[in-house]
Amino acid sequence: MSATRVVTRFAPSPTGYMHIGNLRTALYAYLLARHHGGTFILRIEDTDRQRLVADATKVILDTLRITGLSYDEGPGVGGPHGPYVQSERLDIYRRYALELIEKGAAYYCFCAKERQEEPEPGEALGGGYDRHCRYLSKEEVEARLAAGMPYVIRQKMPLDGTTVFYDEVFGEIATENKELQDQVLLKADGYPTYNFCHVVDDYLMGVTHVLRGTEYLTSTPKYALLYDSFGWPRPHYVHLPLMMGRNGDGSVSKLSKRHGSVSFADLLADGFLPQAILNYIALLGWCPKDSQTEFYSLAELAELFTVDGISKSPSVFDFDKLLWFNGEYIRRLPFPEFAQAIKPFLRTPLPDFVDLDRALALLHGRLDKLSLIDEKMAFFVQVPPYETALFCNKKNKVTEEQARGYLAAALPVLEGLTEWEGAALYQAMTELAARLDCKPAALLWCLRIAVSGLLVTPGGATEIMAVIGRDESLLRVRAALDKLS
RNA sequence: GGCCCGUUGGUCAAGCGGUUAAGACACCGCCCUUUCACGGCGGUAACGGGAGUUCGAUUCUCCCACGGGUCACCA
Repeated sequence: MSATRVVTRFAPSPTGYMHIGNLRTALYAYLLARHHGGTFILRIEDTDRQRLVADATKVILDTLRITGLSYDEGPGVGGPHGPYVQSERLDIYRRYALELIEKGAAYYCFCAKERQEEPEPGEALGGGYDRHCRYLSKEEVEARLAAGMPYVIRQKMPLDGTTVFYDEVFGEIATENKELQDQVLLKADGYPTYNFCHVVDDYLMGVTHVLRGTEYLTSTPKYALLYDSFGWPRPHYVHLPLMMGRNGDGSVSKLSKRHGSVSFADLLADGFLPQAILNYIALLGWCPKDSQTEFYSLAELAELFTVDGISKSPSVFDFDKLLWFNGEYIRRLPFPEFAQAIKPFLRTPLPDFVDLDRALALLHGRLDKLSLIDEKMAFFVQVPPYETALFCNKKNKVTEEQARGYLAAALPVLEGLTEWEGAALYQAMTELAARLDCKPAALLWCLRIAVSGLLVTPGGATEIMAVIGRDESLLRVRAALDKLS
């Protein structure tokens, strides 16, 4: 497919849950690598010791396993460029940071952290760090190091000129170097910043294509400069349009925790299928050549995936559409798999008279989310309280009076049935309708209300009766007759 | 606020100088039907504004407006 080797990586921070935007980045990186027969790497970026969350790495691994985004190198599977966890590579970063100082592309900074504080919300930025230590003499630096003063290492940005880089999605982007701050590469605690270690790792691990959200677009010149300083070839940059969420006030912003259930785990718990989620987010920011919308496998997606199908503009996450995809995928599931998948969501114990498989078969085609199963199943367990007015049906011109008549006529027929099964029930009832000289639909309508207590049900009267069985059905019809008297 | 990026129906989006401006979700209608759903058919709905370039701009350029992102010893 491509003459050049393609190596991509997914490099999340174990700082909480796997967000859906993050998952999409992983998906695209995976697809690009697979499309070209390349390598997909997983790297854990745990250099922020404050934000570290205990089980977050497990969440990441679980997510990749569940979604089938298998990686060729990374924690657990190893590879030629390990370790793949940044906290285990500290000596490497220090070595390269020192190399940069030697090359005159970085410098020690002994200034207090307060010298460059985050600007107050709403306040215009003053200008950041004033580069005080950039101009320290070699002797001053030596003296302070010898005195054991704490320090950070900063990148020395060009003071004038322009840095240009090429992005595969956005094209050429030029930045005035005077806009770039002397960012910290190595923190006082000895850990590197993302700004530094991701560059070192990407180079060392042979990453050829860097995929990430556009929130990194404005800082990419700094990374490109880092590559240049080392004399390394820059990777291909592929910046992905952001996934947006709607805020309470109707505005949109970067999808994050405040928009509700947008973590992969939350979606699973809410009854979404992994493949449906993947299918939906694949299309948020990317479109295949022929605008195909449904994909049957990751392999099929990988075959179609190309960078030129990635869009530039941010997209709003639409739960309704995800829901539709989910329904599609649920319906597509072979019944045994559906029955298996629905299990964890069946929380209400079912009475003996309910034939579970038959009930599930009825529900299979009518669920958008697995978590809806209990709610849809409830009337099988127990008839909800209902008004006799439910029996009235305009289209079939049924009155309560007629309903009583129909049910009274149906009861003995049902009681006399030897075979309690859908087709037999249906046949018996249509025959009865002919005898009563009424439309089958009218009779079946009344029967359906009687055995369900609901206006809208999954399946018709005879199907429901087949599910709940003879005794319960007769019980419900008699109860309905009482109600109507 | 500076800088960067974006702007096709409510949403996701195709389009890459000449089209009746695709398709999907949602919505509406009809059909199918043992209610609903599924399925089938059909419908409503879009190129932010203004200048250029051109025989011709949704497509190219510029300006404006709007939206978003970013300015950390977070990633």
